[in-house]
Amino acid sequence: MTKSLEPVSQHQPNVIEDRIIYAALSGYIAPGERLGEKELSEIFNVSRTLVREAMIRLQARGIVEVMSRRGWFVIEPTVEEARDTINARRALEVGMIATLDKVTPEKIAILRQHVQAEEQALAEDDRARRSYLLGHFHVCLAETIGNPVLGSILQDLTTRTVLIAALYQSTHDAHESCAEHSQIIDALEANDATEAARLMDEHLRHVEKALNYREGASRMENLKAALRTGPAL
Amino acid sequence: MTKSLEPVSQHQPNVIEDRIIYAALSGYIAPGERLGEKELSEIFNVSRTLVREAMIRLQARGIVEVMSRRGWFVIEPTVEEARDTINARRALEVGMIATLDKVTPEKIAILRQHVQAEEQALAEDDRARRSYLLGHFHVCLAETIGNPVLGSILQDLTTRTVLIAALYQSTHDAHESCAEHSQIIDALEANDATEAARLMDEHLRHVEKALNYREGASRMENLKAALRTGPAL
DNA sequence: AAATTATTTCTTGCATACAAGGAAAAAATG
DNA sequence: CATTTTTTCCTTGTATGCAAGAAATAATTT
Repeated sequence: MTKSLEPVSQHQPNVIEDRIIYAALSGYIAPGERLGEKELSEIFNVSRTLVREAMIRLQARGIVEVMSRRGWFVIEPTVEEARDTINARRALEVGMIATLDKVTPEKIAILRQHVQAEEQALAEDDRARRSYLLGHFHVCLAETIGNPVLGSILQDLTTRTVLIAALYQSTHDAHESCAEHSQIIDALEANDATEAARLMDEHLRHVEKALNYREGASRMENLKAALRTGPAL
Repeated sequence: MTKSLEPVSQHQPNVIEDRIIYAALSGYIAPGERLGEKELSEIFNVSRTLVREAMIRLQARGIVEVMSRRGWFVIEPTVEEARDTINARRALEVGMIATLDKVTPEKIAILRQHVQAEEQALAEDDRARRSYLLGHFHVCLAETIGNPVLGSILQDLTTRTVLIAALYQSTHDAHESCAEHSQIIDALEANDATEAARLMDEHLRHVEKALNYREGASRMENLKAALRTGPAL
């Protein structure tokens, strides 16, 4: 971005956060990336104050962290934090489906439409959109068959999961993910909550299993590994 | 409080929020209560900036909300928001127990100890401590048999539930709550996750059922009801 | 030349100043 | 006296200034 955007004011209080979360879900922003207050204040054409407030909100949501007088950084979860996050998602999403009442055809339609969009992004090989949609499916599900509270919690957890997947170089196949989403909807449509819950449990286990917990623990770890040995002269 | 506290600095970054949450859980702070920036800055002996940052974090956590140029207020959830919050808790806590692996005796001991503290507060009729502990049980459970991510989500949800209970004048008996907590631990100890999940589901349904959704929708509603008719002269 | 020290630069931490707007009080008006 | 209008006060919204400290650079020393 070369030109600064319109100033962000109280009428759109969360633009900065929303943009950052969107960018993270789309893979435009990587874990460990530095988000300078001045930098962002120029991009969004506001003072550091508003940027800082946005960063504080993102920090409370577990998306960024601050290092004293060094700057704000997109989270780089440890292996343990990554596990905890995905386990929390499993508990929440499985519980959500299990404690559910009937899913109306209208809701099924919304979900199907979402998966259709996923398929389109896959067909067009639009990686950013694909990443965004695959993550956002879970938010969409929570908002559709659940409620706004569940939706907002899942927004944060999925964003973190996408960052975790980027950090630990997930090998999870996008087609597979999309197919699993579709199967979950099938089970919901058949009003088989038990099966839907089981599929969701499995799906999230796949997501975790696809993570390569060995490499890419952090930029530091990466570097260390890269410098472990010299050139073979 | 007449005397201002020690200044809060970067070494204890969350003191203000922690105190407010503690006060809410203990019933010292009611829904709708105004939390002025200046007021708090005098109490904690810091500038408005730090108070404001704390309020922004609390806002992100769904504990307070801001009305433009009027002030910060402890949330007064609507009936719908109240339902959504409790349903989210049900999904999360039931799912957490259901997707669980074995609970060690050490963890059982921690939970038993917590219930014991609840019983003591009940015996001593210490209402603030009672309220705090009954709410905190769920956080403790999430941290013990779950993980920190689950714990922090549940911290916020239970705080909101306690505020909801205050707003809608919950008639839920504290003894009953405590007994139900104990039963849940029994089931966990017996490694009967299904039963534990069922008990938790039931427990949270009781919590919701005890709410009086008619009255006390908000201070405004309360007032309106109170002024509906004049004195019988 | 290598290692150490000093300096400069850049970033956040925090306080403060002032603007914008809502609420209450005071004044004016019918 | 009741009602409207004006004014004042008070609260948050936002920008800015300066301090504290980390990192990078330059200078010095050995």
